Amino acid sequence: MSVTIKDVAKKASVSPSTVSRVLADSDKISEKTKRKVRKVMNELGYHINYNARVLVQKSTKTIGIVMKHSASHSWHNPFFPEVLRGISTYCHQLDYSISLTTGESEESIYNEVVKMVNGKRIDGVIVLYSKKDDKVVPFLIEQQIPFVVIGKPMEHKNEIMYVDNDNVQAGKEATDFLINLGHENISFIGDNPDFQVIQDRVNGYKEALISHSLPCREEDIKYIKDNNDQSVVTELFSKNKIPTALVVSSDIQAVSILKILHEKGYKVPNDISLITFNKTFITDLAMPSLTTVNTQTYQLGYESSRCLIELINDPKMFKRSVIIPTIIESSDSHKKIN
Amino acid sequence: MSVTIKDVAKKASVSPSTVSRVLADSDKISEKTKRKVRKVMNELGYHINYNARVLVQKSTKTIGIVMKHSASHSWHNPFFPEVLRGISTYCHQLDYSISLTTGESEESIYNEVVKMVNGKRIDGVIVLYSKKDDKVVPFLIEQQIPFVVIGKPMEHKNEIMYVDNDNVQAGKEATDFLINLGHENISFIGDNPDFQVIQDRVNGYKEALISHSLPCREEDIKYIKDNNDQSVVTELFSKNKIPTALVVSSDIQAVSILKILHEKGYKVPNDISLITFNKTFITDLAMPSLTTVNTQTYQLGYESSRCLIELINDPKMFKRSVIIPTIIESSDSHKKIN
DNA sequence: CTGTTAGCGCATTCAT
DNA sequence: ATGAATGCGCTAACAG
Repeated sequence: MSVTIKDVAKKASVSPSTVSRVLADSDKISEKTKRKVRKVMNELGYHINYNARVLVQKSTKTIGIVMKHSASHSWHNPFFPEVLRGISTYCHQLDYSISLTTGESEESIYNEVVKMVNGKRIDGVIVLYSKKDDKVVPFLIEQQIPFVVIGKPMEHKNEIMYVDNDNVQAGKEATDFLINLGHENISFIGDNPDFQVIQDRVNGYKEALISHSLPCREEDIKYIKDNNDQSVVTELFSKNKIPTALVVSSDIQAVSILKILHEKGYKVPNDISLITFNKTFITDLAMPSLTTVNTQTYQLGYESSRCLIELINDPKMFKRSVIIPTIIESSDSHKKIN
Repeated sequence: MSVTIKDVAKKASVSPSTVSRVLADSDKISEKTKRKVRKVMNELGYHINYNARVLVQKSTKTIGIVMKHSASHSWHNPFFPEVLRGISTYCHQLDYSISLTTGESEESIYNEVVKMVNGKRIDGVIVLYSKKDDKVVPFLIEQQIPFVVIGKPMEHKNEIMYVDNDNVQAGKEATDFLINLGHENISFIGDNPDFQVIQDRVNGYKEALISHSLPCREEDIKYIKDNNDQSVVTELFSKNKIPTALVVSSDIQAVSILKILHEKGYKVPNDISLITFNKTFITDLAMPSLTTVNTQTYQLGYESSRCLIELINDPKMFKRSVIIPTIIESSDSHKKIN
């Protein structure tokens, strides 16, 4: 079969434990024997068997990533590859592997997470969403396995380490941005309000309106669960007082709204100004290019893996949370009025 | 520490091997003891330690997925989540886990693959691209580890199992589609020609032109490596004979071209017809919606994992390859002329 | 049907 | 600075 430390030991005329120590680069081994052993390793084509190491060290050097279920329409959001890029960059610096959990439904994802954790396949978990009625996070708490949530947890905030933007602030700034351009009739369109991020942005939107003494009406806030659903836009624009600006909770959604507005004969930014969240490749490809709140997705991923690995190495550490700043990036979808 | 089969065995008054057999649901164990043992497992909260099992069975029930390096601009292509969805659906049916390899550069990806394979962390690999001068595939061949490539391999075609569309045929059909609409001056725009998929589609494009006795000129074929680069479009449209139709190698690219055309004052489909490849959420969000060759990405992923797991279970199996059919989906970006 | 024994490949005492 | 012995948690070969 494979070459093991025993084979190396025999050929190098040392004991297996010496070879093991060379692997760990122990300072109790003389440079001379290290060289000798390493030479034999190369000759024999030796490679460590991580599974055996895991069994004795009880650390897998692997983290699990829990995504939304793939039936969710935001599965296609470019957020995902970008956050993954951030996570993997950091993980590979520290020699951690990534195990991906996906599934068609919340239930199947939950089962996979349980299997990962109970089967001891991972040292920790990054949860890529924060959603109400979610069973994964409570399970992770109960199992006392290190984990980090990207997004603000709906519950147990104080026992959970999370990495997030300040989405209330981001929602407020986005709305302020429009208000400062002279807009007074601003609507909000978001996707699934079950996610904390959407609620936060709505709250920021409301704060901005209120702090500028503008009316804040529930009927100006709409949620779209299906991108092909035009009814929301139709509703907003059939009132006698149509909005002059929209805050839209994601760039993909903005593109579909752009299309609906176009079909209805509204011009962006001339008739309607638009500001959106997340900066992805779509932001620039949209016509017109979208003014957006950059949430720095890559950083979100990078920091979350940093936090997680720290937590793995010191499970009793203080559960601090990290807020990644957002940046408004001005482009062509907004306009001053009056 | 954790509950082991020994603990269960002791409490159930059986031997550890009996517990192990219950885990495997061996038919050599009486239903009665199975029930007894399972009851104790529940009471103790026992969960199998996969690492220990891996060590003796030499099967990790994990497959590795090799992506393009994240610096590649196609990293953001929605192809990725979709193919992953297909892969994971099948994998989870058979209880396989997914280990993801990413990296900023080809070199770092290669190193990760080497670590995965040599460290015996995976049973097989799916390579999500096919590129020239790639080191990963030759390494996998040398290591004799089961693997499947999505896309047509550039070399060693006969020793490699791959899942792909017939991209030559797809390129031909796309071009035929435009020719049948009356177009005679058709250009091709593709991204990185280092990938086999682009070359195939170009060849299909050429075949279609030739079979209709239309001129086939190299200067009508352009490659864009940077989406913000307008020069290619400028070149194509500054000739005295501007094209009436374009074959574009991906939907993202089509959207950026749509934007450039719009800025230059060309209307799609009135002035220029467009056909593109891959059907993603972007296809419908584009203005106008894109006529596209659906390459059925989900199926590509699903079949590749099916092939891989078959190969893992029977490494000497015949290395057949699978071709996933493509489907032209007509939308609003094309028009009859004359 | 079930128990006993012997590893899988490595890290880690405890010696020397 | 190095070796010998032991065990991580599980499966499998051999008994019975």
